[in-house]
Amino acid sequence: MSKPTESDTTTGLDFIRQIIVEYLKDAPKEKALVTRFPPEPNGFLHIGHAKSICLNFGVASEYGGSCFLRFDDTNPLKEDQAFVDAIIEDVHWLGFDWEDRLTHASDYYTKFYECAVQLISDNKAYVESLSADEIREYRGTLTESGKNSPDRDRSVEENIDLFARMRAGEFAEGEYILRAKIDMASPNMNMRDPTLYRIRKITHQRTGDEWCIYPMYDFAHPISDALEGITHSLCTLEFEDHRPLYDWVIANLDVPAKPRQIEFSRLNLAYTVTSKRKLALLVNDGHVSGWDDPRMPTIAGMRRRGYPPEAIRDFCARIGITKKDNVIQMGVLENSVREYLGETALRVMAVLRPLKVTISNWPEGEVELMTAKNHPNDPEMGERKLPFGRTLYIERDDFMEEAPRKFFRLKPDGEVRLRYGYIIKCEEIIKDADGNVIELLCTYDPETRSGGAQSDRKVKGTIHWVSAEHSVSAEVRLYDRLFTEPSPDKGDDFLAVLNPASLEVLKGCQVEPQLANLSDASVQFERTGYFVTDADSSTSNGLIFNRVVSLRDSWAKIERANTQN
RNA sequence: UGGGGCGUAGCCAAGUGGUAAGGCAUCGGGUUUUGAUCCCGUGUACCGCAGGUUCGAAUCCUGCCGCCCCAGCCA
Repeated sequence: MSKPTESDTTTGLDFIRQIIVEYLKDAPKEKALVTRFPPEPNGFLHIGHAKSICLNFGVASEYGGSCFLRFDDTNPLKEDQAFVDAIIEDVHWLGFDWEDRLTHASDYYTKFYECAVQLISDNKAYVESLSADEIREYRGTLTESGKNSPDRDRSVEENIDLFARMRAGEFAEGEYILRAKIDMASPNMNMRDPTLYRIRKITHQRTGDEWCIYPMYDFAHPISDALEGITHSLCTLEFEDHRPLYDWVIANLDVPAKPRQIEFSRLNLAYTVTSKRKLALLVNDGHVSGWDDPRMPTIAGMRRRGYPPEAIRDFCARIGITKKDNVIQMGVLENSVREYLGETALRVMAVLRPLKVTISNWPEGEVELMTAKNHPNDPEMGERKLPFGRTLYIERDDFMEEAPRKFFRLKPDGEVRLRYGYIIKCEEIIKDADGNVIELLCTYDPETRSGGAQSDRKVKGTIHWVSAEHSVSAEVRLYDRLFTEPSPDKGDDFLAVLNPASLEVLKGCQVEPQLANLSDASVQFERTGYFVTDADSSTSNGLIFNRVVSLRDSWAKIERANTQN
């Protein structure tokens, strides 16, 4: 994060912060910055919204300003209180506070109505009776200008009357709309007498049946901004063409402020989609378990997946703010997650694909307690005791009967260090009738107890383990990218490139005992990755973990190189 | 044959006329009882292309090329 207020330079800041610094240069007190994050409650927030939230709330706090959380609820057809609740939870969880600045566009419905009447009175808006199809025809095309509607010259008195009757519910949906009178020949389609109000005989989630006419975004948004004293109205690039209309509304109305709209490019994440429509389709068609499925790029999904809010904020700070089209690689997000969790997550041991190991020279029934650090680089996080016995589980991948060069784990007649335990040697392999390895018979070297006399005896590898007698069984869910293509939006059917292997469920995993009662914080399964207990985890379902993200794995690279040669 | 934007290394991104920051990724190496972390090192970026102005241009001018957005009574 930058530390701008006392700096008189704009070097290194993104272009929006540069504009703000310039704006604040003289009389910063009088011109105090005000921003807003204006979601429409028609779906869950996703990583792209996180970028906007971090920008709007971030910039406000950096420059001593304030930020509104405003629900842009102008279309009751698509909106729902459940989404409002989810959005509030998500923004809060991300770490931002709007104090008393939680508003709704619907708070201003009366004001919008008065503004519309003002425009009509000023002969700058008129009631249209053409059908939607006719309006489309009259609008012209990208290359041909439109033509004026026959209703454009309706008298002010008649417009006033008609609009009042629209509001009174005298007409059916689609019978009339209110349009701004601007310029049907404008090369900017948004200026060809845009719709200001339409009739919708639907109950609104907040205003009930008080209204049957609802304002369009282009009308409601600039007025809402002005009423809240927004100084910088930050939005994404697709609204750039709307700015002349935004300015027109402000200029032609008697409103208390003149906000400035600035556009930046929206976030695209590789191998995922960030469009509420498409995310809703994934949910509604059952391709995922819900808006909070851990594979979803929604804030709720990432929360359930175990991404810490700090990591998401760090990610948003790293990707920057520009007007360029961009596709951010997943690795950047994962790096932010690993970086935060690497410092903060408790280390524990868990075996995902258990292979039984019997220590043949270990006394039957004897249990020793080994001391393990909760974090290798942070002594303040303390230690814990791990039971070690005759029968253990190790990771199936940590044994290879025919090991390639540079395989530093267990192999026939080979030695390996058990993390925080003893060095063991593989003496015998037990197989089932099909030739699958089902158990290893090993011996341990009593001198090599972790912390003991010969504990610094070097062996190539160290692997994790759990005591079979003490470990707890768990389900582990491994996640992969939801799509197989870097840009699922590119083709004509994004559902066709869904990754069929985006979820892998592992049952019968064996985890160290203390994991049975874990908080909701993510932990590191040593050598495997970061994990968090899933919401499905309960006494009846048993223990369930989500893999947040794997650890970086340079062995995987070596393996890949080996198989390619 | 309309309008609005954008083009700096694989992906992001500084740079605002003085001779190309940083991050992620990659590839080497060191430390390590996590093949993790950490630490070092690693890039010929024709600064979209072509001209021009200038002692000097990624930065200014001109022309081209490429990509994105706009014809909802969605936001």
